[in-house]
Amino acid sequence: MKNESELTVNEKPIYARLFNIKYTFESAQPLTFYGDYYANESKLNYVEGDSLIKLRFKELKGNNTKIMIDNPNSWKLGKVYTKFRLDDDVSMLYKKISTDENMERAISAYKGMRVTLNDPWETTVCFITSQFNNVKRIRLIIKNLVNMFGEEHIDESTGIKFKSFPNPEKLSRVSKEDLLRSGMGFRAKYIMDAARVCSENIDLSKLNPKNYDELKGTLMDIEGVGPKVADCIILMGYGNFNAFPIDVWMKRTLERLYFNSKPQKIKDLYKFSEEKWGEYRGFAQQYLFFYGMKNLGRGNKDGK
DNA sequence: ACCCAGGCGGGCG
DNA sequence: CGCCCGCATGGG
Repeated sequence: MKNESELTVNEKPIYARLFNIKYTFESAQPLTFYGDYYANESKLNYVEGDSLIKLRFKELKGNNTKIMIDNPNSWKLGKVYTKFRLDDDVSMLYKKISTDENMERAISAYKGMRVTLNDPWETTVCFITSQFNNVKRIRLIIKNLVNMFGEEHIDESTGIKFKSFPNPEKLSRVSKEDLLRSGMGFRAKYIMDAARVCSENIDLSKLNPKNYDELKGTLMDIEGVGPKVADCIILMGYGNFNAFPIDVWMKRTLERLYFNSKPQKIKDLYKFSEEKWGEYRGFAQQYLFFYGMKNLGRGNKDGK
């Protein structure tokens, strides 16, 4: 334990306005698929690149949160800002998407929830894994993937051992048989194609995050990446709020809240979201998704 | 036992 | 195009 005079600038806490780690984590975004969140202790450990980031949170008044990095350096400090998009003007975003009382309800219920910004390759693998799957099993498979194929590291300041996410080169060398042992199932061939394409043809880190159409086209060249998975990658791997992923939850939620539970075509829902929330629809999506998941249940009426 | 899960590719009309 | 089907796997 260091005394006060030994504290460096990097060990100063971050005071984040309109930030809530619980909602951010529980809304099932990529960092949650392999990070470890301890809700009762308000702690989160996750791997960023080849580094372990250990965070502690303290909720303050007014939906603000104090974030402390247990094993800090200036690089990690910057990465925490980037991961949780702490520079976003959330008040402005709320104003832009508060177009009706449904959204106002979702915002007030989950105030401080952020759309995290994650590594594009990890996001791609996570959302290929997500198709025709459930969150619990997605997390298990991703965890297996990291444990089986990730590179081992040791965090210098704590001595904790951890593994980083296997890169495309690594996964392209894994046999299908080994990949299946992670529980990947029929998606294994998609992961293999993604790994091959991303290690040989496309450098995901070089794509332009701003160009939605171009991004979507490039991502959909990967086998197993369709419109929905591409939108998830664009939203949570590139931070582009023009993406509005529509999965079974979103479809149900939109139909119930805005169309009197009448089935709608995906195409029409896309258009609806664009007209209603414009260039901030990705941010709106996260609130609707979480709101629907928590409050509307699976049934087709007013489920629980 | 049966149903479903943050969809996608392929095949058909 | 638009529709329909199968798909690995495990938990409720």
